[in-house]
Amino acid sequence: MKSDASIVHITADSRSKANCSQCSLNSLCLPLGLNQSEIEKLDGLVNSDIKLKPNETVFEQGQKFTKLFAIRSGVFKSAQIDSEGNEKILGFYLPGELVGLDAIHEETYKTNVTALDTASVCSIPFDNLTNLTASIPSLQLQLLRMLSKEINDVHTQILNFGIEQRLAAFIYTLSLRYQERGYSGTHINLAMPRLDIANHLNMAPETISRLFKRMQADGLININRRELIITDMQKLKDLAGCIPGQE
Amino acid sequence: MKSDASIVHITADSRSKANCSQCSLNSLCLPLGLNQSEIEKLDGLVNSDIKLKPNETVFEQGQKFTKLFAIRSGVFKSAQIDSEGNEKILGFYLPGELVGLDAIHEETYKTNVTALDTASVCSIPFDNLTNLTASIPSLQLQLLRMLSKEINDVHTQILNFGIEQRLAAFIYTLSLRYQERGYSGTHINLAMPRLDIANHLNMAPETISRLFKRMQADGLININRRELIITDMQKLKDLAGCIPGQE
DNA sequence: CGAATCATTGATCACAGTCAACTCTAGTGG
DNA sequence: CCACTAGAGTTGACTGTGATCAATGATTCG
Repeated sequence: MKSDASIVHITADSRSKANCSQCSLNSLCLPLGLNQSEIEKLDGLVNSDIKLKPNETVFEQGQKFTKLFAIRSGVFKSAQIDSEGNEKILGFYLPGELVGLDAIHEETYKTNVTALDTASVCSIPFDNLTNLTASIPSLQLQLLRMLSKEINDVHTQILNFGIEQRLAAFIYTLSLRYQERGYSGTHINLAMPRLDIANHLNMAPETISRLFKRMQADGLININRRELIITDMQKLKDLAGCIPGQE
Repeated sequence: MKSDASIVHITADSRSKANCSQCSLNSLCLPLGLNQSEIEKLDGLVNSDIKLKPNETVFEQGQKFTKLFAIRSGVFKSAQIDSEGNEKILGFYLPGELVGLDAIHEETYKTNVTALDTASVCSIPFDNLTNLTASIPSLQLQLLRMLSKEINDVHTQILNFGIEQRLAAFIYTLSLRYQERGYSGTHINLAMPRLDIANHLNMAPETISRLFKRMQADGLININRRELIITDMQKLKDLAGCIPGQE
């Protein structure tokens, strides 16, 4: 809505340690690795602070693609509706992550991206962004990296066979992502209902319940409704099995 | 499908073959949309015609990423080995497709890419490529599109629930990809054994057999070992359910 | 030809989905 | 403040689907 001074994730002088204060370090952040003047250029084309209420969409499947969106606060789900009207949840997005990358290919948003709670995003016009990347090599590289990471992430989802492994991997990667962003990696408030988790992992919500129960009995986690506490990260990781990028 | 060359085929004159001698037409092709002199620059950094025998790898999981590879001939599988040594096949690649995109993020190849039969690829040093994309906007865009498409493709894999749907979708998309490349979309010689298909689709090879049998009984296909003939494309598509990018 | 690999077919069984009932919590309004 | 409701989550009993085990059939290659 407005373009005030400090945008995407960066206030210039707090960059010192990590390059990207807002989404605190990590390789997911677009402005990572840029210098001050480059960041200002990037800021110039970002429209920050679009507020969303629970259940509002950032964009919808089939709309023409013009902008990427960076999540500032809140949690989002990304879902596709098939020919029979069934919703399939492809993933969840946390603050600092970029949505809309899968829309570049055909210039059409491929999913509905919906806020799970009150949230805010900033928009980045794609044309302007690609103009800018042409003159800032490290920005181009970072954008490519983020697309590449998205491929990796989806691959990771595919890797897990058993239901327990799938759920464990889901929780574990969620924990990692929160940690990377400076939140607690052990005390997590699940933003999404069981039904959404079940949908995303291709399981019945009842199964989720039973698995949570078992994992709690095994001392891995402590869960009460949406409040999740990871009590044994190592065991959880082992159970999750194949997580990429580690070791 | 091809009748609307609108989206990707930017300023399409008669360039399909002309532009991309290596991998013949289609929107997956890197040099698409370039002019003659730009193509020459791109050619300058491509090391073409690396031959591979069946079972040889293009690169292996864990190796340092330096190059992308474009498939010239043959079929490849991309697989990840987990901590217990199990192989999981993430996808198959046909001529004209680009492999290694998921390695950009951490500058490490994340999978083993293996030739299923005798095959050939060309290598594209990534650093040189990104240097070039900075001065050729349409090349940059095309690269981003290809990454974005890969995200879409992987999403598509996740979408299908039932086993029959999964297998149908697998065959159907395979058919589409062959078609796009000028091969027959109905007469397909499967390059991979049942075991690989089963692995990739998370099913038992016996189940694949039974499903093929059923689909044949239903008049969708005709299959004998590796020889697959699609006899009712529409029904197959319907069965496959949610395929993106169509309609 | 036999050996080896790949594919098919049949019989059995376990795991996870479905159905149904119940509990808990938050929100509403008298 | 309590009663009531609606929605989410949990629990239990049952069932069906697809994996597993085991044997047979087809194809290629030395």
